Amino acid sequence: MRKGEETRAEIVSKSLAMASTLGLGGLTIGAVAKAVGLSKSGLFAHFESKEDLQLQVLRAAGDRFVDRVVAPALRRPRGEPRIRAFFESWLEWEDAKDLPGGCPFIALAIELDDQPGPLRDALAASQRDWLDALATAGRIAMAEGHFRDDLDADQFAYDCYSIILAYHHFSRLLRDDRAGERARRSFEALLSQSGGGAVPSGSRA
Amino acid sequence: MRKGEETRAEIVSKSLAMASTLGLGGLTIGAVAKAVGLSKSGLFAHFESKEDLQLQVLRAAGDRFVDRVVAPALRRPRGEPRIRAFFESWLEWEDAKDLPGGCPFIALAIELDDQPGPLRDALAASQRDWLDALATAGRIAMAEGHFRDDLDADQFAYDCYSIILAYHHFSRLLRDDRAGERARRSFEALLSQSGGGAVPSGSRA
DNA sequence: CATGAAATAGAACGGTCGTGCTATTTTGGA
DNA sequence: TCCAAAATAGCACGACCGTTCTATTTCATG
Repeated sequence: MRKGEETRAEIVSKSLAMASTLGLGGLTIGAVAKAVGLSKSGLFAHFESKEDLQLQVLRAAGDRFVDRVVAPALRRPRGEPRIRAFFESWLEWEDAKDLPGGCPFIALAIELDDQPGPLRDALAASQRDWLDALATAGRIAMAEGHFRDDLDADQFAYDCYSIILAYHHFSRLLRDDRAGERARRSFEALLSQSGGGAVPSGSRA
Repeated sequence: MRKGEETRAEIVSKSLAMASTLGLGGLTIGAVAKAVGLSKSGLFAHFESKEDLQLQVLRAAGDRFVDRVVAPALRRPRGEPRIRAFFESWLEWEDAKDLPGGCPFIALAIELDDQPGPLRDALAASQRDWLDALATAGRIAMAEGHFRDDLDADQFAYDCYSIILAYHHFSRLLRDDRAGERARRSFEALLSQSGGGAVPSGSRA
C-alpha cells in the first residue's frame, strides 16, 4: 500500500542522516524509531533485519550521490567543464545540510573496510562505479584536447578523491575554515599538471 | 606495583590494535578482557571508566606515531630528505602489522569528528601537532633551497595528508594493490610542483 | 460505511553493555 | 617467611540491543 512505502522512505532517509554522523553500526533501531516517531516494532516491520535497513540506507546514499553529483556533471559539456562540475558538486555534497555528518561514503568506508560482508561489497561497488565515471570524464577531456594525451585517467580520479578526502578531514575534524580554499587550490594544481588550461573563474566552454 | 603497569600497558596496546579495526566506540570491555585473558572486572580495575581507557589508547597511538614516523624523520638531514623520510615512514605506518585496521587516526577522525568531548579534542590536538611538524619541515626545505621560496608550507602539509588519506581509502576499502604506487606518484608530483627537484633513485626524462 | 488488509503498537525474550561491590588470589618488600 | 597492598575474579545491577509474537489501530476500497 501507499502509506507503507512513504514511511519506509522516511525511515531510510532519517537513518541516512543519522548514519552520516554515527555510522551504520551506530544506527540503533530504537533511536531511529524515536527520531521518526514510531515504535521499535512498528519500524522494524518495514525491514527483515537491521542489516536490511543498513543496505537500504547504503542504496539511498548512492542514489542521492548520483542525483546530486554524477548526473549534474554529465549534463555539462564534455571535457574540463564536466570535470570541474563534478568536483564542485562533490565539494558541495560534503556539506549537504541533510547529511549532518558529511559524506556518508567516507564514514562508511572507514567503518566497513575491515568488515567483510554485503555492506562492504555494496559500498565498494558504488565507489568503483563513480570513480570509473570520473576517470571516464578524464579520458573524455583527453580526447577533447583539454588534458594531456599521456595522462593516467585512473590516477587522475585517485587524485581527485584524494583532495575530497583531505577536505573532509580538515573541515570536519580540524574545523579548518580554509579547507575549501585549500581543496580548490589543490584541484587547480591537479588540473594544470593534467594539462588543463589554468582557467580561473570567468571563462566557459 | 610493577605488575599492574605491565598489564595496563598490555591492555592499552591490545585495545589499540582492536580500535584500529573497530573504532573506539566499537571497543568493548568484555572483548578486550577476553583478548588479554582477564575478567571484565579485573580489566576494568585498571581504568576509571571506558572513556579513560579510550583516552589512554589515543595517547598510546600518538606516542607510537611519534616513535615510528615523526622522530625518525627528524633524524634525517634537513630539507627534502627529511620530507621524503616523513612521507615514507608515514606510508609504512599505514600498513603496520600491529595495527590491523590501518592508521587509527584516520579511523578515529571519522568516528570522532561529530562527537565533541575530550576524545575529539585529544585527537585534533595531536593531528595539529604533527601537521605543524610537517609544515615546519617544509619551511626548512624552503630555507635550504630545496623548495620554492613562495611555497605555502601549510598547504604542502595538507597535500601530503591528502595523499595518505587516499592511500588509506584505496588500499583498504577498494583493495587496490596499485595504491602505494599511486600515492608515490602523487607525492613526486607534489614535490616537483613544490620546487623539489630530483627523483633520487631512478630516472626520468 | 463496512471490511479485510496493511500499518503500527506493546510486551517480552535472551544477550551484552558499562560499572559498581565484595571476595579471593597474587605480589614484592620486611 | 609473612603480610599488607595490589591485582584479579565473581556476581549483580539497570539499561539498551535486535528480534519475535500478538493485539490493536489505520487505511484503501468494494
